[in-house]
Amino acid sequence: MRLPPLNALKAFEAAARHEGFIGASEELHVTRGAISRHVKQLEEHLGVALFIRQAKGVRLTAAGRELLPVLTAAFDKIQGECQRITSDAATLRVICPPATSIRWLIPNLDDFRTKNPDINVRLTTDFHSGDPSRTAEHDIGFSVTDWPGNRVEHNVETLFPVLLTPACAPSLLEGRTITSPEDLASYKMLHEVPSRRDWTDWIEAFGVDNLDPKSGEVFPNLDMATKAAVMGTGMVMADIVLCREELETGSLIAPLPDMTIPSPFGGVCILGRDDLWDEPKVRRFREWAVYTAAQDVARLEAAGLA
Amino acid sequence: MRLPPLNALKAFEAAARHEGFIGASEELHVTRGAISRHVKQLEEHLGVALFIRQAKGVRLTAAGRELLPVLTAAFDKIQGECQRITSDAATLRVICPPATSIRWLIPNLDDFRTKNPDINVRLTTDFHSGDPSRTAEHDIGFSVTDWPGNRVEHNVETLFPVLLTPACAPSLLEGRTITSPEDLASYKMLHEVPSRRDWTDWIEAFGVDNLDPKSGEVFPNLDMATKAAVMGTGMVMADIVLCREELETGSLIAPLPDMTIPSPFGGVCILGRDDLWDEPKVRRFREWAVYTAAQDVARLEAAGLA
DNA sequence: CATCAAGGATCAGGAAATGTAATCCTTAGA
DNA sequence: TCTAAGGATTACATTTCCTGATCCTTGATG
Repeated sequence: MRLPPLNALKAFEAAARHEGFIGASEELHVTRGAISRHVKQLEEHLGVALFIRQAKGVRLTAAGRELLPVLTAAFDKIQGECQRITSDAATLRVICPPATSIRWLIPNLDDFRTKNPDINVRLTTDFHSGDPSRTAEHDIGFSVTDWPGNRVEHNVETLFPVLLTPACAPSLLEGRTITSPEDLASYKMLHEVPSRRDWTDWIEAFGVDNLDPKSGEVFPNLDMATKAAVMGTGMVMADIVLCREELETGSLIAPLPDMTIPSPFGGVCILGRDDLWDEPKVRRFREWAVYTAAQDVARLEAAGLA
Repeated sequence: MRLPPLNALKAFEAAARHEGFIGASEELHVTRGAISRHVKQLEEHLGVALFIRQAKGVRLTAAGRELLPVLTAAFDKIQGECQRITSDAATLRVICPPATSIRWLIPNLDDFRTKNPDINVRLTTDFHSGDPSRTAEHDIGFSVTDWPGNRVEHNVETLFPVLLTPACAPSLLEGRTITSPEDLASYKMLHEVPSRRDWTDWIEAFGVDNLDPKSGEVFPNLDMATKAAVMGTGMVMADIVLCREELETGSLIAPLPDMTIPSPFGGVCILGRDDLWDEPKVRRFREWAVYTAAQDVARLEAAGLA
């Protein structure tokens, strides 16, 4: 036998649950007559009476009593799964390293949420090194292009180059003139990574003799090093994008703005699994991130900082 | 969220199962376009792509792969239950005592089956004494109205009175004239029940002196006693309805057709549970049984045997 | 006992959903 | 380059479905 008309099944299920056609008609937003017809159609299809019609309302027959729980369970299962799938599709799970989170993503996320109110962003602030076991739990991740553990099997899109140049609080520059790297000798160096490669690479790139990268203080991440620099502790190797706000507001000043090096780890990028890359929610986030990053870079260029 | 359009779900389920819209369109007897539209509608409702469209056919997305088994299971459950209910509704489980079965129901059942080809009759030949635990397994039962264990809580409909009168093979009447009960003295009595109440009651009813009900042979049921009578073994206390065939064909003859008594157990009746009594299959069987029994009685009356 | 009122059945007509048939589009494979 | 498979699209036809009015039955009420 063929499956009965599904809408008739739904109408019967509601009517049986409400023990009356009026209740069902309200639940399904139709008239009594529609329910009555549906039930009749189903009864004809099955060749079995499902309700005993009485003056006041209806009562289920044995057959109806057997059918109801099966239908209710089936519809509930379907509805539950559909709900899960939809809400899943509306949730974007993002993973982003701490500094990028604090200095770029979080400040910008309100903009994304405003522009995409139907996407529910769930941010995990942690490192994402292209580890597949990690990506299974996330739809998209932020990383740097040349991170050692980075896999090429993922889709990667560069957001902005990480360009490093020394920067410090304006108070540290008062009464000083800095025109060459050698003029930085008297400043304390603030390192954002234990390897100190930020300063090492910069010193090497410009062949500075009088700076010792082993000196100075080490912070666990760029954010803390930057905050320390703002407080006047010393000279940080600032990422001109991630430190855009400080550079724009003047709480940090780059005395040698033309002397930048690309970060040894490459630029900031987003990456994700092939099968999720073109999902609407992922695509919208990607496009937003690329656009927003480009805006940031453009603003810095306009300000002569890049 | 509201339950998605059920027909769209069905179309998706078929398409996913067939891994293509053409297969689904054949299964559901519609065109590709209809499937395409349904799937699109469902995807829009859920806000999730369920298929990845490629040049050759479609592939399920992660969401689609999760949804499919839920739908398939739900539809299978529904279909299975509907099938069970329909086939159940088309099966009439009848219980009928042996003699009534062999001498009345079974010979007539072909007529019922011809007139009701959509009802699948399942006959159990056994006693039905109104025992509720028995009726749970049967839709309708045959019994006698005054059976000791008979319950009144069931619906009961009398089919025909059981009228008893002595009968024997024609050969036993050759050269004899029987005008009064006393003329039966030289015949062997055939009893259909161990209590011998058939003959006892008849002898008592007509005040016969020269007949001893304790004599003669006892059979387990009317059918065997009747067969013995046809073979010329003796005189059986024949039920004029259940022995109709023999009486009509002349293989048994009732020498005193006006001297009948009602059976001590009452007439043959059908009975059944309240909640099943008016079910179509039960009603049709009842109406057929009443009509057929009335026909039998009428034929006997026309033949002057009742 | 007449009258409600509740609740289901029914029906004509119109709206909405669904299906069709033809055509288009994309791409794997010859 | 061409072909064919298979999905997308769209205008139009058909079927289904719903509505709103009215009818019918019956338990309750004064």
